[in-house]
Amino acid sequence: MQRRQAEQVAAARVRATGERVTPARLRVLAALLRRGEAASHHELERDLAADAIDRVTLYRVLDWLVGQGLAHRISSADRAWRFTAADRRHDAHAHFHCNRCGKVLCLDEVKTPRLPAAMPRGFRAEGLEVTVKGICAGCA
Amino acid sequence: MQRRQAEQVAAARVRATGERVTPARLRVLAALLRRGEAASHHELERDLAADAIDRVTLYRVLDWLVGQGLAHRISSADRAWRFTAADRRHDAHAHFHCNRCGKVLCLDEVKTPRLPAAMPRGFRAEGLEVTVKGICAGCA
DNA sequence: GGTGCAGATGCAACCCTGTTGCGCTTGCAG
DNA sequence: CTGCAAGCGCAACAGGGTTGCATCTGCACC
Ligand SMILES: [Mn+2]
Ligand SMILES: [Mn+2]
Ligand SMILES: [Zn+2]
Ligand SMILES: [Zn+2]
Repeated sequence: MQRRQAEQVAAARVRATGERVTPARLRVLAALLRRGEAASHHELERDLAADAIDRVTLYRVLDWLVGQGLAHRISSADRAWRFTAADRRHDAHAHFHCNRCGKVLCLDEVKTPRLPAAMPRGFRAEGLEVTVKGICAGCA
Repeated sequence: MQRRQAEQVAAARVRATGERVTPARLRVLAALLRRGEAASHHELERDLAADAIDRVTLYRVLDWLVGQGLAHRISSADRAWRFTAADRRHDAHAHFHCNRCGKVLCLDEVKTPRLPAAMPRGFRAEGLEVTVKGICAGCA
């Protein structure tokens, strides 16, 4: 998404929550919208380098965005979370995780199966994640 | 698995690798065999509390067991790895992760689908993980 | 356009999971 | 038995994320 459009969309979505509209929230959501792929905390810090936002504030803003349903948190094997703007439902498709560089992306064309009908006694299924692991184009 | 049997099986498997047979390797593998479910580093430390093993050694032994194919490493959303004795292939079935307590267990009856045939240009799929998230019996 | 205050921010210090470096110990081949 | 490569324990470190607390600010209310 273009810079200008990202800023406008971010402003509209943050306003729509009815919660406080702050520069950090606007800037972080716009940064997520500008990137297509899932971004780690570290990558976002770099994107926001000009007039940087505090490390902790960035964590808190990301939590808030996830809590508001404006962002998704994807956990990957390298123990670092990735975030995407909530343009899509991420429970309906699989995600790819590069074994080499840790990059994460949505495999929109790979659908996830439905929740398993039979669970062990007392267990309740709430969600399903399908992760394809391998080597990305950049690392091949 | 019973304590006595776990020790015997562990001894046989460690010997069979042709590598050095050390007390730490025997004790850790036996601990994994005694537990049915996936165990975190922390849980294993507690299991081995009597005459404890060094924290770093435990990490190194777990790495070694995984490298030898005697244990599987399962990564979960709480950023702590879990380990199981390699009695089963863990790429063929789904895993359950409790959203509340972090417990992980094998859903042997839930089979994973085959690797997706079509991947984005330049991407190579090597493995597939299916994770069901929800609330476990203990947390319900 | 003020004003008050809940809630957001920045900073420092912290926690958890896992690693690295290095000197000492030990399994085991010969 | 002996030598030594491999394994072990300890201390220090690293990355990713959290907590406590003082200060600042969006915005509801006037
Ligand atoms: Mn997705
Ligand atoms: Mn399994
Ligand atoms: Zn890659
Ligand atoms: Zn639970």
